[in-house]
Formats: sequence, C-alpha cells, structure tokens
Amino acid sequence: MPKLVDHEERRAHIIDALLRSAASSGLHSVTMRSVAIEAGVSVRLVQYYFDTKEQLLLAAMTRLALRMGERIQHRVRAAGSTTDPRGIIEAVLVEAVPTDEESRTFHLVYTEYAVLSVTDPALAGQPFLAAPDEMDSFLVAQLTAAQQAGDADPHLDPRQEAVVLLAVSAGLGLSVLLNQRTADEATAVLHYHLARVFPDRT
Amino acid sequence: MPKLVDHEERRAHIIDALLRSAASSGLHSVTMRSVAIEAGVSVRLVQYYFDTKEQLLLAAMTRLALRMGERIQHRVRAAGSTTDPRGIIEAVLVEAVPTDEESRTFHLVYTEYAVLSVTDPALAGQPFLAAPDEMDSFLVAQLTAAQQAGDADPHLDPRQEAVVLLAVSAGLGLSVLLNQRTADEATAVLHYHLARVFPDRT
DNA sequence: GATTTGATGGTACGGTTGTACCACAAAAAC
DNA sequence: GTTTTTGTGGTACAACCGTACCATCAAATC
Repeated sequence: MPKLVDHEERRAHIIDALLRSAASSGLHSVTMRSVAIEAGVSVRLVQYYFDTKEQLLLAAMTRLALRMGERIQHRVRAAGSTTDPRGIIEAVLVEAVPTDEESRTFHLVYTEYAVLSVTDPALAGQPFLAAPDEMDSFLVAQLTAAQQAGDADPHLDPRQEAVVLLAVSAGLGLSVLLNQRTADEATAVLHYHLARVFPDRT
Repeated sequence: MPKLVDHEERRAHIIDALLRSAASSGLHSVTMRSVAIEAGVSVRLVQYYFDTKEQLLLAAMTRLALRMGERIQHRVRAAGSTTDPRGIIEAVLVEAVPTDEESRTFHLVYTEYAVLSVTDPALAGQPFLAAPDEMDSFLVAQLTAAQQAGDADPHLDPRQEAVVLLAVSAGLGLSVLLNQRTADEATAVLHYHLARVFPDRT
C-alpha cells in the first residue's frame, strides 16, 4: 500500500470542504466537483471515501449534528464552573444565536439540512429529531431545579416554559440567519426574556 | 390573435403548480419540466409566461409574500370584530403555526425560500425582509395599546416583548414544520405564553 | 523480487436541466 | 383577404451532474 492514510481524517477534511462550500453558496449548489475543488482533491477521491453523493451528504449531516452537541456541551462547561441552572440554560440558548462567522456558517448549514430533511426522504429520520427532544427534557429539569432553588419564577410551568425558551432561541437564531436582526439585538432580547423567567438577579 | 388569454390568470395557474410541486418534493427539485407537468401545460408555455426560471422563482416568491399578507389580514379580521389588541396579536401569531395541510404547504415553501434567499444573490433583497419589520412595529403598537388598556402586563418592554413574541411564534412554527412538534402542542404553548403576557383574562 | 493491495488520477457516459430555435394555428387588424 | 400578432407545441443543444471504468504508483507481504 502507499501512504497508508488515516481514513477518518481524510473524510473529515472532505466534509469540512463541503460545509464551507454549502455555507457560501448554499447546500443545494454543492456538487461532487465543487466539494473536490474546495477540498483540493480529485473527484475520484471524494468518490473513494464516500461512494455516493447521498452518503457524503449523510456523513456531513451526522458530523454537523455531532459538532452541535460538542458546541452546546462546550458552552455549558465554559458558562458555569458551578452547576447553576440559569447559567446553563442561558449558555444553551445563546448558542442558537450565530455570533461569529464560524457560528453563522454552522447554523446556516444546519438549518438548510433541517429544511431539506422535510422533503428529502433520504434525510428524514436522522438524528436531527433526537436532539431537540433531549434538549426539551434537559431544559425542563434545569427549570425545575431553578424553581426549587428559588431562582426561577415559581408560577411557571416548566414543561411549557421549556418549549417557549427553545422556540425563542430558535426563532431569534433564525432571524439572525435571515439577516433580519443583528446577533447583538437577538442576544439582548434573549437576555431580556431570561430576566423575566429568572426575576431579581444581581 | 387566438384565444386571447388572461395573462395574470395563466401566470397564477403556473405559479400555483410550482408551489404545489415545491411543497411535495422540495423547492430544490422544481424544474421547468416538473412545473409544466404539474400545471398540465408544455414547457414552452412556462417559458412563454416567465421567460427564465429565475423570473419564475421570483414571481412565485412575490405571490407567496402577497398571500402571506392576505392570510394575516384575514386572520386579524376573522379574530376580533372589535379592535381588541390581544385578539389581534393572538391571531397574527397563531398564523405562523401550520395547522391544516394547506397552511403547512404554504409555510414550508415560504421557509424554503427564506433559507434559500440567504445564499442565493438573485433572491436576496426581496420583500421577505420588509414583512417582519412591519410586523415588528405593528406588534409594538398593539402591545402598547394593550398596556394602556390595562390588558397587558405593564412591566413589559413593548419593543423587546414584540421581538420575543415574534420569535416564539416563528420558532414554534418551524418546529412544527420540522415534525418535532404537533400543531396542537405548538398552539397550546403559544397560548400559554400569551397568558403570561396578558394576565388574568376570562 | 514478485505480487498483492490501498490510494489516487483521469476520463467517458448516460441522464437531466435551462433555454434557444423553428413551426403553426387562429384571431385580430387592415 | 391578406398580413400581423398572440398563444402554443415540439425539439435540439450546450452545460452540468453523478457515477462507473480504467490506469498507475507505491508500499507492504510473501
């Protein structure tokens, strides 16, 4: 054998090229050739590591979902050294607002995938659906904890409020993606709303 | 000349075919041919009424935005025979949640267009951006009116709360589109949240 | 050292897409 | 009654797409 290459590394390299390409010209315009050029390899190589385009798209989506998980966990860890519910919730929700360019790229492609998965049968039933469900129960748990700690408004229904929070963060994130609002506006509004859920805080 | 056809009617017929086709197989998969077949006409005719595909897509988007306006106005009129701020706000926000199949079709294609417009230069700068801005100030006005009528929580900042409401409704609508939540769940949560903004109501 | 095998390049093929081109019927204009 | 003009059909073409196929080179195996 020749160079004896690390397959996973090569695959990651190609997938990143796809994500970059998708972010700049749209997921609909990525082709085997454009990905190959962006990655600086031959079309044949893309085929070699991902047989078919569908598998390439699927692999990219999986990697994206994985990164999403990492991002959130990173935020949570960076936010509170302690296990402060409000800090954790805040961190998780702010993550949905694209601030820097890399974050914008990430969320844009993620959203494109999500919308595509509605009509594309090959993409439906992928881990996209699992993440929000976990998020849901996670937020419910954190809200309940915050209420018991006397930190969050006790009148709230944690179950419904969790859905509201998720919707607010998704809605704001989307509006930033669509260039309807700046990231600063969105985070400001998010904090405003969080202040209503978690009253009187220093 | 022959039949002396109503151009606008023909154009509307073709655009509706496009929207139907986009709803079922995705906006990315609509072609001149698929639209022609769906509309029951020849490809040449589609060319005749919309010279190029780009113009066809643009025309469809314009029509969609128009319909969106009609939908909201219809909801507003149907909701309160009176000019009750809460009823109006509720009507506007519930509109973003796709309930019946036709509404789902509508919002799906609308969202596909919105996401597409981020990367497609030909679609950017279209009336998509105008609508949410108007909506914004409209909601601010309604909220302020509701506060003065003693109907809405006076502690709220109308400016920020309007953005929150819009984000909640958009976020919930999106989650329904992505099959993460049922329309019933979404509307229930929306009403829950509205109850927090408009306290103690019969 | 011969041979197998993993990694890569180049290219050609069938299908699809947007669009341009040619033809023609029929109603209006003169 | 001839001549425009409008609406419509069919088709052909160049570009592009995903993918299959063939060739090659180098390292590992024996």
